[in-house]
Amino acid sequence: MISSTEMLRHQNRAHVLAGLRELGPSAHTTLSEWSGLSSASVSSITAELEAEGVLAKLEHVASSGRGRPRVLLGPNATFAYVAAIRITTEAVEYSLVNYAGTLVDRFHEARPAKEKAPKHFLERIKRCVARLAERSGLDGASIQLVSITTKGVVAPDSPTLIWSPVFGDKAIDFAAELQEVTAACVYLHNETTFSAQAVSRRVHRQDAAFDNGHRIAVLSLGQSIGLGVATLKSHGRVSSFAPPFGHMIDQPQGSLCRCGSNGCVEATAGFHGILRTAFDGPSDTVPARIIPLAEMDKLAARARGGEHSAEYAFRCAGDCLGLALARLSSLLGVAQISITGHGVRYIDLLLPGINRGLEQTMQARQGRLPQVHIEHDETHLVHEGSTRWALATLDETRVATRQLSHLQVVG
Amino acid sequence: MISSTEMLRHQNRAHVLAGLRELGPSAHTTLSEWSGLSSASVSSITAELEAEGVLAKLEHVASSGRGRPRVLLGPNATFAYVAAIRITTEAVEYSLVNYAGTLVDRFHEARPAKEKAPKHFLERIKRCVARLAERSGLDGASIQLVSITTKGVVAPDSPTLIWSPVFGDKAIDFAAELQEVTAACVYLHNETTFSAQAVSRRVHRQDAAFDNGHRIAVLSLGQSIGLGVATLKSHGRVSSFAPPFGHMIDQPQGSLCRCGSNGCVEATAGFHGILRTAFDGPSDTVPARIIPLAEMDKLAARARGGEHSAEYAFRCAGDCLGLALARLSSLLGVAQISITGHGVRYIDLLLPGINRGLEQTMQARQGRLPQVHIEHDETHLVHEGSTRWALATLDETRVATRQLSHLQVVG
DNA sequence: TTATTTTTCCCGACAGTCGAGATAATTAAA
DNA sequence: TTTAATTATCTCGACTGTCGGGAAAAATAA
Repeated sequence: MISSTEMLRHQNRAHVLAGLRELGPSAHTTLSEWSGLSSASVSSITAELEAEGVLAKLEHVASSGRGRPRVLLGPNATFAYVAAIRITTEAVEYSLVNYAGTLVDRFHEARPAKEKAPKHFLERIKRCVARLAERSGLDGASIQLVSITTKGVVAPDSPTLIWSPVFGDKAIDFAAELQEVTAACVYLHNETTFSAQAVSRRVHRQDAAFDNGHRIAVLSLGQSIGLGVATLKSHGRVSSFAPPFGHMIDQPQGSLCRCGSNGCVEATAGFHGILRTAFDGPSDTVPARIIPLAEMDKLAARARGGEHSAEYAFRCAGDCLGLALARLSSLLGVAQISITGHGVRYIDLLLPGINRGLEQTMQARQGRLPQVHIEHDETHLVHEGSTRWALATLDETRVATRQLSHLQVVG
Repeated sequence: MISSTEMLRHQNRAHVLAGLRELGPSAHTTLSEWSGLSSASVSSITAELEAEGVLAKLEHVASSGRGRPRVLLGPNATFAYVAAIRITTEAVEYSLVNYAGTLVDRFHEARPAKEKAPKHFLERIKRCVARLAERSGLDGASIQLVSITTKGVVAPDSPTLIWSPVFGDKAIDFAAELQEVTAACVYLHNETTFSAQAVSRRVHRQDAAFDNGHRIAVLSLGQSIGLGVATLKSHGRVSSFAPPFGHMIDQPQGSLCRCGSNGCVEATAGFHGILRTAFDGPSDTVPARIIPLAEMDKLAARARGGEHSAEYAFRCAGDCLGLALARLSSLLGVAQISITGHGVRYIDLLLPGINRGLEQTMQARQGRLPQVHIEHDETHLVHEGSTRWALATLDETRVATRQLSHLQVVG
């Protein structure tokens, strides 16, 4: 990576855009203070971005005190759009967000119960992406970036799904497929990546003690077990990844998991795992793909009523999670663990085990026990994280570098 | 982080210095090609560095072919020095390396068998650091950086030892202590951090397939269990860290470990763990601090001879390591695992278990089984890694940024 | 209407990179 | 021995970007 003055400008453009995302619409002076750039530099950069149509002056704000009132600058909402697609086991959700970060359109489509081949699934997604643009009257080039979230294992640095609960080991290259219907850049991430980012950002804002280097893990409990780890960087930026935590080995010769291996965390602590333990099901059979929530609720009620087999199943799940989180925490040094997903409704049954596990770590002995929090709205976390990341990435990779096709450069 | 032209120059200076470290002494043109900088920029930068005394023209090399022969440029050996200190359970080793990377002096000092308080230990280290400078006739300011390696857990971004096999939870701040005898920057890392870097760099050179994003883990087997993970970045750079792998929980209510927790990996797979399993020692007693190698050798011989209890102990250790490595690999996606340390002499007894563990991962099912290699010379890896890192850090943080006290700038 | 305060813009100084051409050092051939 | 060819390095002018300081603009209080 060599450094030229051109790249210098790109970095400072990106920095100004990042400031605008972090602070919301702000004045010249605020941006200068936040970024550390001189007033003159901010002026030149914002003027340039305004000429390109990236930024727009907002209507004047009621002046607070004497002196010339500030002129707020913000992202030009119609400059570009990003699509956020969330694939869950039951449905696919499509959201369109404008450059200012406001939700413009949203709809979802249920997935057929028994769909084993990716072909029709992809066809439907392609149709829906086209529909997303049409419904808002946008032409093909307006959507600049598509951020897809899913469960399962995603290849690093390539929008390819390597393993998923529904399609198993059948790899799917979303970029190749979606290139047929859009010119946008396509990205694919495990959804917990973004839950972790969203939680991380919020914690950073509320608690100044959480800064550079702190790690937060978000655990998603449900049909499957997901986990994202976010690391805070300087200036409120955050990087994250989603290891296949649910398929880390818990017990060497344990029960068969949906992934084809034995003894995964998910095989004990996923919904199907809990059910199997409760009903003492055969350990060499692949469990049902989806367990209805109602059935889990019934089981939980019985556990709370003191029924042994049900209570035992949840206890096993909790212990398994606690141990797995302890191992994760040993390896990565996590300062906080947030738990989310449909499974949080059974958290009273799981938490004792989770705490037992965490307390066994060396970290705990040294007084650095990770805090455990509950997050009820996973959907919101994922959407927030995904769109914020999408806009930030658009800013950094295309807008700051002037690589965006439809920049209207003036003079 | 704002970008100014000043910082631009610093980055490019650092880049040129990195090229020189990567390529060895090289000519103007080679550097320009490697770095991507224009010939003019390289010229201006190298001229500057030469005037500052950082670089020096090497004696002419036998010309290969027609044309003007190349003038090789290399680090000026006497420009600065770094000290590499390796703390092991038995001794402390001191090395002095000049700016060109050549070993200038080396000696070591055994540690007294029973030393529980850090005070005298630190006093001895301070004396030896002073001695290291004296013996080579250097004044205090010549040693610019001290890189200390140890076993145990080190605080991130601060030269503080948080836990060590010898001093337990007594925290030691090396920077504060060493400031009394030297003005140099003091850094502290777990030694496996550098083993991992050294292996990673070598693999990168030999196999072009290993590039950006690939991860290598180095497992050190001995009295304790250490592990370092290195990630390859662009341009041959490498980042690494050393999680407390040996104290990750293996079995929830397992045997007591030296660290005070129960069921750590080390409590089963460290030398003391193997010995305890073989002799069926009590699980609630802290094992001996150091097991003589001769005793382990005897045990291994008996295991190879087919004796059940000995064979069982090594098998347990192997399985434990395999499982722990499988978990690590799930969470971090490791492409290669190198095993080193005194324990490699028992690798024939451990390897089957290690492989059994790794084969159970989802990665293995997908054909991405981490390769297992053996590295016999751990001392060399650590020294190589430590000094290379020290010089690179000196280049980046002090030389490139012109922060070095004794730069002799010429108009 | 005037003074005050705050924001924004403009200009010159300085620093860094790049491309192209000039210069230097050596070998091969005449 | 001389000359041409080849290759490496250095120098110069053009361009771009940042920074500081000061001037201009816009709103409010007196």
